[in-house]
Amino acid sequence: MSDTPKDDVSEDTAADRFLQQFTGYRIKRALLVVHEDMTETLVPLGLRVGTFAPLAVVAANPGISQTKLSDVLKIKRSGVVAVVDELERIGAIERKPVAGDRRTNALFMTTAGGRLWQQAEAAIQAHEDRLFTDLTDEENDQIRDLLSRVILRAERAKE
Amino acid sequence: MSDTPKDDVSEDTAADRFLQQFTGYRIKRALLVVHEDMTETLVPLGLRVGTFAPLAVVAANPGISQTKLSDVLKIKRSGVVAVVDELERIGAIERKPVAGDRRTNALFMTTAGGRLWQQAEAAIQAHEDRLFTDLTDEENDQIRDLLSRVILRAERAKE
DNA sequence: TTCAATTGTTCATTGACATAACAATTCGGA
DNA sequence: TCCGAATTGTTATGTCAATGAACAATTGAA
Repeated sequence: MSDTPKDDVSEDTAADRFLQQFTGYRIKRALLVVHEDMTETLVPLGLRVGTFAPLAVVAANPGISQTKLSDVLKIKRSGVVAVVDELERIGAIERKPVAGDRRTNALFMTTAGGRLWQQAEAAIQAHEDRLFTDLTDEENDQIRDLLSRVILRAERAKE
Repeated sequence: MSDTPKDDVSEDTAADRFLQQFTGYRIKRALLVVHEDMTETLVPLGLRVGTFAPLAVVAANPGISQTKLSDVLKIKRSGVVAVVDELERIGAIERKPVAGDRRTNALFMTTAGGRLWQQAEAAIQAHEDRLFTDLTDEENDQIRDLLSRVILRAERAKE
């Protein structure tokens, strides 16, 4: 554990330190700052935090169905509809019919969507480099590893 | 070019791994599982994820004002009102007038609130022990340290 | 063939915030 | 001392991300 810096209002940090005995609270606060910076990063591209991940998944999985996307993103199918609507409306992806199953939509990126994704990926990469710049490469690997293990553990325990 | 949706399990984990190249995404997913388990943990106590932290802060800072609470929790004063209303309604804390400043409320825990907080703290401690059981003590220190440094960095950069 | 399951969809709702306006009160400088 | 600025809590309203329930169309299986 590192030394706690106290260059701000000391009362503030005392109350804060107490709360931060809970790892979950730190995760929340970390997500807060990530979310905020990510929003600023994506606005110029016409994307939101909530559309970045779906775009990434479609980019990496051309032809994926909405139900599958729902599984991967761990959001409900009804939520996928809204997000796919939005990405289709801005011309980044499109729904295509699937031969042999008229219920299913296959999702593909448009060429404009491809360009958008390239920019978005680079922008988010830069955003992460910026946010995690205080961590060494090893520490970046560590935090990712530790988070993954927590997630895996919890998701396994759910079944 | 195939219009066939991917439907075997290995594609699932591949899509997943791709997304998780972003640390921010892992933080989000980690918070998701923490939030879920925390909710289940708090329901029997009549608390929510959103009321636990305020209760903790009032417990550790008797007489704190709502504006100060807003600073500590990094939520707006208007949000504090709702949460203090709720905690007051369930009889956990109370607003008291401050001698010398009739604008300000001083927040105190009731005796019932004290008992509730004891239970809640123990329950959340157990919840965290459970969630992070796959990590060694050292790794638990590490993840907390790394998260804090990310938060500190970002919050400093904002001013 | 018929009934159960799957897919995408709509609609209403929730949670956890934020913004903006406001009244009451306090503070600070001329 | 007085008056305008700042602070505190509050209400009302909106946003963002996600959920649950119901539904029609379609497909699969017994």
